[in-house]
Amino acid sequence: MKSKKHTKNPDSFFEQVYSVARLIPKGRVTSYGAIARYLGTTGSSRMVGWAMNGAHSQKPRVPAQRVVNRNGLLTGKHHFGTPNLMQQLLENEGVRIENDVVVEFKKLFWDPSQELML
DNA sequence: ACTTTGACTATAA
DNA sequence: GTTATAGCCAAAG
Repeated sequence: MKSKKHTKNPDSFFEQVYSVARLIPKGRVTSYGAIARYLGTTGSSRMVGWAMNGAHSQKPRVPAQRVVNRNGLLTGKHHFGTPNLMQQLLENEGVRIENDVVVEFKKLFWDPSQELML
């Protein structure tokens, strides 16, 4: 048997980020830091966003639009097909966006460490 | 193996 | 309130 894998290990940081991102309920949003913290790597908040770079290639589409920075700002909107796509998707789910910022972000915030701590 | 990057966050001014 | 700088970690070049 081959011990080596030709593909990335499912335990990779990226894969973990994708898994958590898919758990984000519709109409809710979270921050990169929250996901990173849930994975145990609080300081790797930047990697979370970077992982999203490959999210588009993932089989189950990763709702990257539900992931924003801690200010509720749609920082990754520029990485979508169109600059407004991210906002459109969020608004389509019931999340109101104003000035590229999630309205009542604090209320819609979904922290995996809190919601999945059961 | 080393350097650079990057969709962040926290603190300081 | 904003703007600037530093710290952080993991992956890609």
